[in-house]
Amino acid sequence: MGEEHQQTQDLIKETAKSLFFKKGYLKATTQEIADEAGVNRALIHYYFRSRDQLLEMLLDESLCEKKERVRTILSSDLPFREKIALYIDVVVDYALEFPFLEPFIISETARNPEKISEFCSKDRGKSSELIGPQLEEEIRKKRIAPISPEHFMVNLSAMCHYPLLAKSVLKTIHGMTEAGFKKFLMERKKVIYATIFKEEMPEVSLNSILKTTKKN
Amino acid sequence: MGEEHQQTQDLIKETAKSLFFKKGYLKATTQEIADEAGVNRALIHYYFRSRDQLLEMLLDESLCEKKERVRTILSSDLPFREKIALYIDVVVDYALEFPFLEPFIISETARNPEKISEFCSKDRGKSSELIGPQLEEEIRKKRIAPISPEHFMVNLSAMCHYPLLAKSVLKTIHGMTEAGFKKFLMERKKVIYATIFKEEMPEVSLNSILKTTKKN
Amino acid sequence: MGEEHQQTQDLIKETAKSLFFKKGYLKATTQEIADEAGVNRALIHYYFRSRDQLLEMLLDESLCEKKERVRTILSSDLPFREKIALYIDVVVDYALEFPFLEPFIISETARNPEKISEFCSKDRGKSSELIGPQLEEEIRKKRIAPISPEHFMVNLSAMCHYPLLAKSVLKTIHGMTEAGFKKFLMERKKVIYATIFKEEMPEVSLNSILKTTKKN
Amino acid sequence: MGEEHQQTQDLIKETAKSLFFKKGYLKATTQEIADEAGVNRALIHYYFRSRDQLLEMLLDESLCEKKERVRTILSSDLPFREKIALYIDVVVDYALEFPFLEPFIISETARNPEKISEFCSKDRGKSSELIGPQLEEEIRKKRIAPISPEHFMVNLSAMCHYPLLAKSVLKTIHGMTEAGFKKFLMERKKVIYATIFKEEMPEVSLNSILKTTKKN
DNA sequence: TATGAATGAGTGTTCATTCAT
DNA sequence: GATGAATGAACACTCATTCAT
Repeated sequence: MGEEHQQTQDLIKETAKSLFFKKGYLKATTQEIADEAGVNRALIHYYFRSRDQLLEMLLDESLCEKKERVRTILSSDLPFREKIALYIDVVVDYALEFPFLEPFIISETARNPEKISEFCSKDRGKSSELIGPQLEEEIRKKRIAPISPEHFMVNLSAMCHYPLLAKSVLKTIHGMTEAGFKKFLMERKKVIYATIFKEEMPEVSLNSILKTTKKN
Repeated sequence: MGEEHQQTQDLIKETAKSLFFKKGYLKATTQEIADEAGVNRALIHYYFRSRDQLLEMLLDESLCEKKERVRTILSSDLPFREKIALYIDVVVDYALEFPFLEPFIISETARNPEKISEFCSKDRGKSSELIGPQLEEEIRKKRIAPISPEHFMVNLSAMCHYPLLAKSVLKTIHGMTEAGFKKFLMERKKVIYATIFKEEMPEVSLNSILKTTKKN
Repeated sequence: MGEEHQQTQDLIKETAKSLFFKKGYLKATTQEIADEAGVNRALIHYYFRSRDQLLEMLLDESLCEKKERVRTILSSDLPFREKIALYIDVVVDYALEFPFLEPFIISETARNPEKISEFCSKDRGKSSELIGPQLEEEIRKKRIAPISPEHFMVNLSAMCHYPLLAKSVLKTIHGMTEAGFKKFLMERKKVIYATIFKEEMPEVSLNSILKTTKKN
Repeated sequence: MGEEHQQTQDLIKETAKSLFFKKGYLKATTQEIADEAGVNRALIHYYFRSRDQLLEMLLDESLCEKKERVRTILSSDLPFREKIALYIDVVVDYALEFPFLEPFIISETARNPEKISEFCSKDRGKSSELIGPQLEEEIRKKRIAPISPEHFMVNLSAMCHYPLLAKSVLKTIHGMTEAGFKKFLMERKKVIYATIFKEEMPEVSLNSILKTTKKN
């Protein structure tokens, strides 16, 4: 019985998520969401009470999922470079799927700094703290140039997110096709790694986290 | 008489520019712009026909100015590393002044890829082409790890722009004060340079472009 | 089976009646009625077809009941002054129970004078006609100042209903507590009688109607 | 220049006032007000920001005006009976003009007792206090039966207001025409006076307040 | 008998825009 | 050159109502 309920509700959620975070149509109207989902506009209010609450729920879910993925990697027992390689892999892939999630939070918090708690409250550990000890170790061993964990993470984050945000501009400037851009993005994973470590990126997969034992 | 005309028009432009690109209030209403400028709402339409055309004009001018600055540097006779140092300096400073210009273009072009020509049409040379030869030379001399000009410029751009966009989030996550964030940003200029070149950033100033002779 | 049917239907009716005429929440939503009654919103339409029809039915029943009570008194064999004393007693008590019934009809019929027939159709005798002969007799005997039956009944009705309608305003203006207002209302029964007859109100009860024989 | 402004604003105000307090259409929509006034719906918000603020302003103005009229009479130097005669005259006339003002406040305050301060705050003197001393004097002189000032004023108020509220019902019950009802109302002024004082109402006019000297 | 899902019409409100002056 | 008045189109949201089960 509640089956249809869940089905339609999920349909609306996925549609809105797609409009908001995939297509970047952050101003999407309830009407547009409804049309895209093929349902009546009032149904959105029936399930989510208001456009704002729908948006908030979507943000909440998406952010939690992303943070969970990142945390799993950074707090694992993997050696530093594998960790970073995995981080790049996961973050770029996530940004590829939802290229407008990050910029949305950014522009939202820029304008309403008081809302930032909503987005960051569920954070249980700063990524800079999670990689701090290992980064120091690397620096001490002279395997990487001295850099603070904060700057390190910002560099990483910037190089992962930015090109996806600027997709259209980059495609136009460099005359890329859609396929060309995809290729460019895939190259980037290695480029980012190389820019940071001055060496080739190792092959890693998420599975390695599970079978890993402390090697570092 | 035409004097007042120009004066009021400029006032509106500067006010809107500030609201849009400095304060990030992209949804600013014609009423709000008018109030902030202390003029009548209808005047905005009198001078710029529509809110959209005002916005477009502002974008055009801001982008042209920024691109001109960058082009001046990249097409100068400076040695490669000084060029890049200057580029970082200018771009970070510009982003500091108008932190919402770049993200605005990004979200706008993402939604209306057809509008991109408007923003890029006046571009006479891609930055990647401008630094291409010198970058190749650096790579050949093994002074930098192999990288395509496109990836090089995207890295540079990303590391310059991203932290400013994410200002609020970064401040919150790392518990920074406004002063602390300012310091962090100033550090970044050197960090970016160091991340790319693995050496300290030289002292350069825009003036050096004018008095420079080929040293490289 | 039909039992539950009747039970639920009555539950909805009583709930709505309370919301509408006791609590004065005339704008009560179908949802609110349903919530208050602890049933599904659609049930209201199942039993009463529409919100309007439910409201109409409630009005009809409430008015009929009230009119029946009044008619019983006025068409009884009681002497005039006892009749009026009983009338005051019953009407004030009824207004105490459903303080919003009367004002609702007033504002409703003001807007839709055509609907008035619905509310009055079942009236078999005007109250002014019922007391007419006895009033004339009183006047003839100079026991009351000359007045038409219509004005007499309007005066009576007004003095009975008005203070209950204006409850909040009166409480505020005269700084009464809830208890003080109750006391004020009880006093009113006697005040009204005294204002009309210039003598103290006799002790009467509804029972007296049944056991009464023509004393007048 | 501001002429048109004031004209249209007044037009809207008068139209709304008429719909609300004359025709008793308390639920009147912004659309309906606009249609009735022959203006655009948005203009109502242009002038009054919101429907609520328009309504509040109307209430404020109407109540102040009415209270001022009443206060002028009750605090004058007129002898008691002339005062009351004038009061009846003015209140009935006002109720004739805006028959739904009083019931509106009543139903509004009944539902939201916290709002009562809005309606009653501007009251500088209770009417019961204003007539208190004179009423006592009358009672002492045995010219009127003992009654508290509160009950006296409530009786007065009730008999003045009620018949207008119940207009439609009364017209129907007694089969009156519009003209007949008007006549009935005019009679009421004298009836109310006679009910209270057991004597004929004197001829008084508002002007008498001005030329009056203390006669009492 | 009873209900969750879904809808259409309507609400107040905002805003960019135009018009008359 | 500049403005107050006025408008139309859109928006989020609510509600009584219907439908399929």
